[in-house]
Formats: sequence, structure tokens, C-alpha cells
Amino acid sequence: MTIRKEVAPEAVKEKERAFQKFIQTRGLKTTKQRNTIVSVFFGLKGHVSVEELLREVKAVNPRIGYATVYRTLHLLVESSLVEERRFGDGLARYEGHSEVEHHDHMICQNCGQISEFYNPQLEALQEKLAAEHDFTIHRHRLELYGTCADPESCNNRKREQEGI
Amino acid sequence: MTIRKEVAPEAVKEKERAFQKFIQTRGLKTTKQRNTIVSVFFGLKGHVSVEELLREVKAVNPRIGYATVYRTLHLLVESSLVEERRFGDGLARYEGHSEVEHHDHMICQNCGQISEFYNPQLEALQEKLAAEHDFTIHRHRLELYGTCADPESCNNRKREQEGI
DNA sequence: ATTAGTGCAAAAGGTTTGCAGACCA
DNA sequence: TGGTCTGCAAACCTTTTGCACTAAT
Repeated sequence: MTIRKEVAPEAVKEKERAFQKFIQTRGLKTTKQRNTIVSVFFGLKGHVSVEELLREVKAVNPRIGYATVYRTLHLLVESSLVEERRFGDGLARYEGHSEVEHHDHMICQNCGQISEFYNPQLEALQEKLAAEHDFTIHRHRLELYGTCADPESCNNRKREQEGI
Repeated sequence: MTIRKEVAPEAVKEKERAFQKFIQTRGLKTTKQRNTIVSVFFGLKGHVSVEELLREVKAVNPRIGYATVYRTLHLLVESSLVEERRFGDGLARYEGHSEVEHHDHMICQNCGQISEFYNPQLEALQEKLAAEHDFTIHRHRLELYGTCADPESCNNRKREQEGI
């Protein structure tokens, strides 16, 4: 069932308010479904797939369907409250901005764990390289694929995943 | 029509031979279709989408269809002669190994140009960061999205693209 | 002769869209 | 009330697959 509500309620409330603001600015309407989806989304941690989100949303209101979840996610992305990511499994994942504004990802190909990291040197080096190629960076994406160095905890996570 | 045959014929021949070898090692069969697809593919430069490849292949033999192109591309990937990449537009692109073994990409969001670069410092830094996170890198992917610094040539390319 | 490969069309999997009815401003 | 939003199902797009037929070993 993988319910992972580990996010502080105040943080969720703040995101909800920000989304509300966006909705108003755009002249859109507040609806129960959007509220549900947004609050469930921000209550989840990490890199949420549409399927995961829908499952959790349906736990609150089973009548909400794919279409509304997709549509609301697009709004969240447009509002810049959420980023869409694709890690090569052909499936979009959505990530509410975390404490750290920008970050990169390490993806374990054994247990599936996704960790985030940020390194200023790395960013600086990229800027330098871009400049050398007469290029202006708007955004970038760095993903390291590999395996956790500690096989034990990694395999534990893997088993846990498979046991879902 | 974007026919971009700029690859030296000897280089293409070499790739064809390498693929032939792979086919034999695997106990697979040589076919006209595979030969056509492989030789057309390696004659194209850059990051080729399936659609582009199919178009060029059909120019040689119109009876070859999607399925065979996809199947042959999978073989090429398995043979390590080709890498599959996805740049977030939901479309797979295939890249024959160029001179430089590993490299990263800069993608211009205006003209669509994809340039490649490689920097050892960047690679080293990634290893260092991975080590700090108890992580072993198998492969990585770095993509810089932005715009060409020279607007003129960039816009020229853009117009060219749209004129297809 | 055997076994693998091809071409077609149908299926799959993720995502988007058209439309009638429901709901918010 | 009027226009937006929802839910459903159908459409879409890229990729894969089943199957009868063709071709390579």
C-alpha cells in the first residue's frame, strides 16, 4: 500500500495556499477534486508517479479518475510548484519542490532508491563548459545510475519493494 | 527531407562489419532488411529518431515497416554499437557511437541542436560525489537544456527545421 | 528442411481529449 | 446563469507482439 505521509502538515498547507493563489491568478476555479489531489500530492514524498498518486487520491475520493489527476498535475507543473521528471522507465514522475531548490539524482538500479544531491562545484563546472560551447543553460538534468554501496540495506529495500 | 549523409563511407562499412560479427556470434541471420537498416542508420549523423530512420529506410526499400526497424534498433543497442537516448520529448533517439566513447549533451530549446561534450573533471567530480553518498556509478546522463549564445545561427537552424 | 525474420495489423501502456452533465463564481 | 471542471470512454502516440508467410542457414 506504500502510504508514505512523512511531510509536515504546515508545509503541505503552504503549498496548498500557493496553488490556490495560482488558480486565482489564472482565473480558474477551485474544486474539491483539485483540492484533494493537491493536498494528497504534497503529502507524499519523493518522486511520485501518476499511478501512485491516483491510488492515494482514490483512497480519499474513489470517484476521481486519471484525467483529473493528469490535468491537475499539469497545472501544478505550470504553477512551478512541481517538476516533471522522467527516469527512463517511460513513466513520468512528479516532484514537489523540496527544501533544496535544484538538485540532481542518484538512482539505484537494484533497489530503486532515488537520492538527491546538490554540489555547487558541479553547477559551476557546467556553467563553465556551457560558456566554452557558446551555450546558455536554462536548466539541466544529471542522473547517476548505479547501485548502493551497502548491499545489505539495498537488498532489504529491494525485498520490501517486491513485497508490495 | 533532411537527408544528412555526412558520414565517411569507410566508417559506415566498419560499423556494418561489426554488426555482422554480432549477428553471427548470436547465431542470428543476415537479411536484406537488416543490412539496409543498419547501413542507412550508420550513414545518418546525430541522434536519430525511429521516424527519421524509417523515412530514410523507406527511401531505399519502401516495404520495410516499423516493426523491423524497431527490432533492428534493439539488436544494435544490444550489440553496443548504438545507444538509446531520451531527451524528454517522449521519443527515443538512437546514436551510433561516435569517436568519443562517453559524452554528455547540450540541447538548444530554440533550434533543437544537440551538441556533445566531454569533460574529465566533471566525470571525476561525479565519482567523488557518488563516493560521498555510498553509491557506485554504472552510468550517468547529463543534459544541459538552454539556448545557443549566437541567436543568428540558432534562428537560422530553427527556420531550416520548420521548413522541412 | 528447419528455424529465424518479416510485414501487417492488432495490442499495449501511458497520456490526452471530446463530450454530456455537474459544479463553482 | 454562464463558463469551467469532471468523469467516462474513446482517441492518441510510440512501441511491442501474434501470426501467417517468407527467406536464410
